[in-house]
Amino acid sequence: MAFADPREQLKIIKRGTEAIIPEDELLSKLEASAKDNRPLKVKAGFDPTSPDLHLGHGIILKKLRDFQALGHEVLFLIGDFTAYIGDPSGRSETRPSISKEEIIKNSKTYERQVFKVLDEQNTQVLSNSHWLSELGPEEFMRLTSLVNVSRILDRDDFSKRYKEGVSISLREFIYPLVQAYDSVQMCCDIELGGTDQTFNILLGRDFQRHYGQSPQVGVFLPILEGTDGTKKMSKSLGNYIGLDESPQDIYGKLMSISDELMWRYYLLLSTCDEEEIKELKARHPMEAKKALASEIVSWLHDPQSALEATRDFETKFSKRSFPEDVKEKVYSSSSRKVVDLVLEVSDSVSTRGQAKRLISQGGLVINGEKYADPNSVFPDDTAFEVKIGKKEFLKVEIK
RNA sequence: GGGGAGAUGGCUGAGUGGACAAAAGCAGCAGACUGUAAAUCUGCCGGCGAAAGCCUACGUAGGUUCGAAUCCUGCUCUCCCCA
Repeated sequence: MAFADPREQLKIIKRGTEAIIPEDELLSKLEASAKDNRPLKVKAGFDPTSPDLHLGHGIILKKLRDFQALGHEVLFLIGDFTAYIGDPSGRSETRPSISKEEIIKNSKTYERQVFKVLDEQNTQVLSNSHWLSELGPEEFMRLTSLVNVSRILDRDDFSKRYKEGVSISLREFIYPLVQAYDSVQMCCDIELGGTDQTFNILLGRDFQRHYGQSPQVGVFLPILEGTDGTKKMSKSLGNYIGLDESPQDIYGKLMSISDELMWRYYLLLSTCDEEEIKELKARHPMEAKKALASEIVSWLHDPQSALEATRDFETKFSKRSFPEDVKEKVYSSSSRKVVDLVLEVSDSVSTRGQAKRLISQGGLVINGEKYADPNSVFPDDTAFEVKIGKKEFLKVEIK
């Protein structure tokens, strides 16, 4: 296929990025690619350290998708080996170690979830254990001689830990080398990552140079704040929105972010340009937020789901009535106490104490009526509508 | 290799023999208010129990004691200083 004008391409690539290092090299790579009619190899690696991908990864995937649309070759790297080492980037302490089984399991879900965003036909999925587990001590030693300790210690995350006396394991020190070596193995032209990947990605350039390759260009994307609005989005902090979540959940979670954060999300996750965002700012924040939620649900699911999620949200929260389309549960225990019902049927309540607390604080509504005593008995009926807390709506059938 | 300090609930961090299921703050949950926003206010916030209470928990394994988060010993891990 023919490539678009390199400058046009650059413009598309640049949108939403935090930095491109070095930008002029990117342009010359694009020019060379157009001239030789050869797609560029674009790498982005994710370590399978968590069971699900979220919107934070989504930003990077989205950019990869841009490259795909421009006709370049996307190499999606699953860091199944590097996950084991644990990336120290941006960390204030050592990552908890993760088992091989977990890594394998997570890798599988990653492979599935990336295609919510990427075009499956034009994506190569690779795993770095492939070459890294083959890497012998000799070669490895050669890598270590390419890097100076003081340079690694210059990094903000390490220097902070070092000064504060927080432990740094040698293993973490090694991490950047391994990631950089991946780029050599993959002969990358471009590597994408969050700004916290700066050191790792730039080290890849040094390594490639050493191995006689032309160094990759780093394309850096902003780090997305989680739904709490302050910390980096991550599963372990519980402030994430998963790519694989249901339309209702994605929509609901987006509606609950602060107005301030919404604009940040607009900038990083929507397709709106600054002009459009400016117009949206003039509207009621809730309307703008709904538009954002719809856009993202359409992106990760489809427009129809977005419509349904909107309707669902409006019924539940704007009209405060019971939605039609809710999860159905069967309750078959012999107890007629409402505590037992909640405990069994709810996904968010896991202990009896929690159930009792929630009920006595007024968080349980059955068929429109509040049940504030955990030991009260629910109506003698075969099915009813149950609302648990603010967000959980269920239809429960009694057997 | 030598010397010193330390490990407390999801996190930060008080507690140095009984009043400790463990202060305080953060996070979380529920309610009120709303735009399920933010902010604010109120309550809850180890498990089981209607309750009395019982069980589990202050790195880990033992020990001393009527009684241990608190004292002693081994072990694991972390930090600091010296080499």
